[in-house]
Amino acid sequence: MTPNWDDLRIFLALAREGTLTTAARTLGVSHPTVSRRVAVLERQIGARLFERLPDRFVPTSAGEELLADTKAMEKAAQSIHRRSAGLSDTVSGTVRLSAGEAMAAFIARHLAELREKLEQIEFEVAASHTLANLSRREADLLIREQVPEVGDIVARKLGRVAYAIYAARDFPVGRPARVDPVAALVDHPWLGFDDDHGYMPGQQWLLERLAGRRLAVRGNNWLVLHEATRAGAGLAVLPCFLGEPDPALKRVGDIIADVFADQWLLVHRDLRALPRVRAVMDAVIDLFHRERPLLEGKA
Amino acid sequence: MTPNWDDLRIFLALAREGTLTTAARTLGVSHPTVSRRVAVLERQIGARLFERLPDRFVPTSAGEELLADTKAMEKAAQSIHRRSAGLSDTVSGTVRLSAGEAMAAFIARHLAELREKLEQIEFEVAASHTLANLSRREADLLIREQVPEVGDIVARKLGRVAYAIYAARDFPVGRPARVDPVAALVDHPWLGFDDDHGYMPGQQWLLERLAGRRLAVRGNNWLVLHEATRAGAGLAVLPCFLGEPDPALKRVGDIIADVFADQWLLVHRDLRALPRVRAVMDAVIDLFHRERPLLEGKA
DNA sequence: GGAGTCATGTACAAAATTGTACAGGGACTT
DNA sequence: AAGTCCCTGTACAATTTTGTACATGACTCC
Repeated sequence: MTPNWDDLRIFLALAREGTLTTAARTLGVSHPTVSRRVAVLERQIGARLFERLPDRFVPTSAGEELLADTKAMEKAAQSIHRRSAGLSDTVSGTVRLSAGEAMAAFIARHLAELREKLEQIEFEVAASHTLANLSRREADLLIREQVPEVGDIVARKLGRVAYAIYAARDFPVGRPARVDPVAALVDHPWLGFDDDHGYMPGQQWLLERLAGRRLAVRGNNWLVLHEATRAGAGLAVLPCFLGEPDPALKRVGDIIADVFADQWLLVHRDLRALPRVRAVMDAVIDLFHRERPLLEGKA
Repeated sequence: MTPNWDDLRIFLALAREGTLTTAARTLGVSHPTVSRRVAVLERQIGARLFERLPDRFVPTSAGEELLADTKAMEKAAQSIHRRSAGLSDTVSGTVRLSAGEAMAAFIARHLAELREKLEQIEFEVAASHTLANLSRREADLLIREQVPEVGDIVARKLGRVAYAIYAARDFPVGRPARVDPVAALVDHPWLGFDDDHGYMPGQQWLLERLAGRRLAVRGNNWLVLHEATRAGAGLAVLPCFLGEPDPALKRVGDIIADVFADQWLLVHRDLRALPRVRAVMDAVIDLFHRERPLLEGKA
């Protein structure tokens, strides 16, 4: 059975350092791990690679014999490392990303780290809801909550956004019931979307529970609602990635199980192969993966 | 952070095979594993190495660029593989191993596999109890139950041997009590050691519980007791590695918690560095490790 | 001779990786 | 157009690996 190549890397480090403890430090693992990995390699190779003295490891003649080839592997690995540093230089150009305004804000918040990772790419982030800008090449990537039935658009699911009720931190609000969190709070002022945006997540859910009561404030996008909530204008259903990290807000009750929005990354089939577009796709996918607890309201 | 060298081995296999499924088969792992390992590598390298088509993986130009170096690593790894096959050729000569007669039988039972693994070594296995043959170079390795306080002898613990009561398979015997397994069986004939070997494991334990009753058969070594038990002469306390694998015997009750014997591998300090001695030591240590369930009566 | 330091070895808990099972998509055949 | 096969992706259970904590031994210093 082929030895694990990485055990050879451990072997080389131990040969160089002479002790489990220093080799472990160099490798960034624990000393028992180095010991086990070398033992496994010796078993697989069927030869003793080190003389175990009480205070150090010394390569045996067998170990010495394998060192030359292991160093050759290291040389090749170092070449791969150098080449991969240069690979990012081929990923350059401008990438236009369009998302709803709340999601665009979320992306914008992470632009610094995206730019640090993809230094040769120039980002354009636009807040928009339409598909028009994809087919007319106004945007390279879209983040949307629905997947259009358009043949030449490829969709990749990014994750799910959870929603909850939020209020300003000093807004006086009692403890909502778990079963119907709005019922105990209907007398408070509520913020929501206007009639043209009744399709927005949480809007119908909220209206059903308000049972005919009018919204205190109506807006046409999340950021308006967000700012109004921060200003103490009332309660609002907001996406968790907006509400949770905002120290000026507090969450009122649990995540709303019935309100969520799947996020999809849309790209034109022809653009997908472009290195810079793919790099941004990967970075966004990674971002959603890492921020999943926040997006789902479980941070 | 340095990529795991073994991920590069996975990368190479996928580049060659073209699909996760066939690469997985070649590597002897599952297809999700190949997928994950390549994804980790791509994240670490910061570049896409494969174009993911619906039915296959195709290396990107970046992937192609790294293939040459990865193949160089493979070449070096193959050289290590060839050299390690030849390493066993340097381990040759005669190794004399001395153990108690039961343990010598145990070792002898595994000589075939030891010889297969260490083809250039000639084994001499002797049944003996004394230390004299170590200092007078009559034996290279000893397996003993005590560690002598002799400065130039190095001891390595091999493991623990458990003991239980055994009878011939058709020997009529009831169900022994758990607390005192001998109590319900004292009327049966019992086999044990003679007075000169009162120190043998289990002997004093047995005599205490027989409360003055005489042993039906007394012998001076385990093999005698073993054979007598097989012949239906009576019940005996035997080491599990003798009793368990013998289809002619049955165990009567559980392992005896109070009766056990630690086995130590003894070697003269000067001999320990000899490749052939060390190779046999390692093989014996490995044997005890693999046979531990049997030795402890838990097979 | 005792204390302190540094090393390895080992047991067990924690973390990470892998395998299994299944879903979904695409290509091919009928 | 429907069915089949093969592939990848994903969730979760199972397995393996790693890290932590501690014991023990060797060496050095006082």
